[in-house]
Amino acid sequence: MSYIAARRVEEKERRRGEIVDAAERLYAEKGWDAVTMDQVARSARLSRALLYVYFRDKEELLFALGERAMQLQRELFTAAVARHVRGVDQVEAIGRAYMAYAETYPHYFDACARFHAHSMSPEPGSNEGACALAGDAVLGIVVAAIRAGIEDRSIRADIGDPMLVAVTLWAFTHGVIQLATTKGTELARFGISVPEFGAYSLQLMRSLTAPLTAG
Amino acid sequence: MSYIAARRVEEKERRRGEIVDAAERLYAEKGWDAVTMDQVARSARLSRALLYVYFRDKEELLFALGERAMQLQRELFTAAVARHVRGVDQVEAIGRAYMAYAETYPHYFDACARFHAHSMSPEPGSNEGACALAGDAVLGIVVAAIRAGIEDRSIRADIGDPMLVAVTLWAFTHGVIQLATTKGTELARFGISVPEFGAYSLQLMRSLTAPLTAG
DNA sequence: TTTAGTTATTGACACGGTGTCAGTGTACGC
DNA sequence: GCGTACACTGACACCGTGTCAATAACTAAA
Repeated sequence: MSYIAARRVEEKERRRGEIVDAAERLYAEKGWDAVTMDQVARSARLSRALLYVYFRDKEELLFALGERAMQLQRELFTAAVARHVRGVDQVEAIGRAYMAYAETYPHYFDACARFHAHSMSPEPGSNEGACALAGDAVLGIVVAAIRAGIEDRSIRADIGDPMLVAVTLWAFTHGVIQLATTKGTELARFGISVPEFGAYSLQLMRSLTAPLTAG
Repeated sequence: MSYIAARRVEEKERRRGEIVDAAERLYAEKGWDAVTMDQVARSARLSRALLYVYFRDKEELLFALGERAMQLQRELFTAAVARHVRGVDQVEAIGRAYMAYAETYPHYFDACARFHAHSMSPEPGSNEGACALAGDAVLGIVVAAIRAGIEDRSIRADIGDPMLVAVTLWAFTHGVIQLATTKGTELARFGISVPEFGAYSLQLMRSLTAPLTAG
């Protein structure tokens, strides 16, 4: 009675995961806009209509993917932070991790970008909410690193409110990656390679946070 | 014979402009995705099919709007630069102008963002090409301002290749504006107001380019 | 002025995608 | 065995895009 219901829930969750898996495969393959619900259904070997039992609409499915993306991001950033002691280094490590993430999982980055470029309409129960929450957690890591940096004097104390700094650096890095991924070949026309661009922006970010004594 | 053909060309151009006008009105009103070709046709008082004589598809129409957006951007940036003599001030003025632009013409900013977040497939004759060209011109203004700043010593000389700097600052400002426009209310939850965010990022940008002597 | 040819314009269509719903199976609880 | 609740599906309605053959409007030559 009880465990049978539990199994049902479990199976439902597994099925849900399979759907997201299928969607992710297709996403990585051809980009979100080109993915149709029919393809997802086929790939997950169920009928299209059933998708709408698990996800209200295509956007909701995207948000489910977004949550995954943010989850991984959080893990990677946490790991990146753990590898360093000084705040500046942690911040830089996060930037580096973000770039590596975007290169390794372009579709995840795309999902994040889509989420960030979307004004919210917060229905608490939805995937969108979970997505936002995960996003907050990631931002929290950045804030913590900045706080640590100010504390250990590797980041100048007068840089401002850590949250404000975090958001700004976030926008910065995100903008850089977005430009690099979509306009990589165009940049090459100007004699700028993508790695060079990334390295430069990291360097700039570092010089931004450095106290007057350090280079 | 000749002038009659000229009139035709002229009328065709005017009609084209009317279509873009209509599209722009709707764009500003409800966002690009919600705009249908049918609505544009109605608003321009012609049949939907005729739109496809003037524009290959909806995207092509978007690029036509993008060209307009970039055109205006170029004018505003040029004017902003003209109001200052020192390079740093010119760069900051551009940043400020970009923010004002995004606030005054959100749909133009959106069009630019869509363009920049789109990998190119350059068919020379198309609107996409014109759009890219206009974009290059705008970037050129930034590069010139940075060059001027290095020359007049208001920007530190070792900042790097002006083009690289320009692209990076561009990505930065773009990222900031995008975040501010789409996540403005979310930011408020963290106690960050949009103007504050903008002012801070401008300040940061300035400190980035400043030579060691200045604050 | 008629006619032939070119250009502008349209209605109607095919296609593809989304979201919905009544209805069919299927396994569990009795 | 039986009914209820659940997983699941086929078929539908709707909407938006892009195309095309057909028509209207206009121009140039007779």
